[in-house]
Amino acid sequence: MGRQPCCDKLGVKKGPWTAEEDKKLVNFIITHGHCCWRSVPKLAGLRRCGKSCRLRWTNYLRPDLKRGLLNDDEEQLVIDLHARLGNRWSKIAARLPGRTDNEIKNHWNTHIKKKLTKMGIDPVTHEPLHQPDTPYEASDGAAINDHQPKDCGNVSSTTTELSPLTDESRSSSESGNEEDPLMNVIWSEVFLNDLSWNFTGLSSREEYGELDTLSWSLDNRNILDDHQSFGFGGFGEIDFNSLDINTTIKSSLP
DNA sequence: AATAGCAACAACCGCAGTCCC
DNA sequence: AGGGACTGCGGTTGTTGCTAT
Repeated sequence: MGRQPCCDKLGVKKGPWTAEEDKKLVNFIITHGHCCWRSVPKLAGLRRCGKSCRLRWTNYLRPDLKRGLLNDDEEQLVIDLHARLGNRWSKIAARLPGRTDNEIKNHWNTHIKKKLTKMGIDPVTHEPLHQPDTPYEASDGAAINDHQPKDCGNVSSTTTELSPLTDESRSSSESGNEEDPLMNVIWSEVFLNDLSWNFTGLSSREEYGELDTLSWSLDNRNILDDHQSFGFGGFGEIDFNSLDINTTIKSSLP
């Protein structure tokens, strides 16, 4: 007897999540938690497989997630950790509060890999690619010494401990991270139990279209402020590592 | 203005590890 | 001890937006 598929392939929706699905999932998890991902979609009224729900929650909907690009501190830490741990993205992510393995993996593949290659460093081994005739130019224009130390410390000589970002570095690193306006909307909708939520019937990107246009900028502060004015202040001050999710969320309610 | 190419990232897939009966 | 169920992880793909031509 073969193993049961993780979900019934028939009738299971795939592809981008809609705002309504997000809301259902968030609603369900804050109410019931996620005892068993396999049963979450059924109980939450979603036509998704449990795996997809788990991924959506951990990579996008979790309230303790930071949004936006990794800043320099975080990027540096990722490089350091990658030099020691290799492609163990979940282990690396565990050292960066508010970041997911998927996010870090994506950032590595799209940004850091190129950056290191450009600097003449093999992104896999963290060793110099070859001995150049002339020093490499770093992306910021600084010349890189062509005799890089063997260890990844070549890239970072500052961060040597396998520890999460300190509060100091974290707070300084958060300067470039705005809260996701969309997430604020979803969460505020969930908390306020606003029945006017109605995105049904639109394709996902279109669904989020208007919200997507709220690109990362200081202007978005107006929107965030609006939500805060409704009594929803976000999760910035909550330590999700030490608190039960249900307790935390409920206690953060106005 | 149109479109081809590229970059970014969300999501899927398959496998491995762990748990539990 | 063995096998099924479930979760988590890492690699890969698909879609969308942006930029250059």
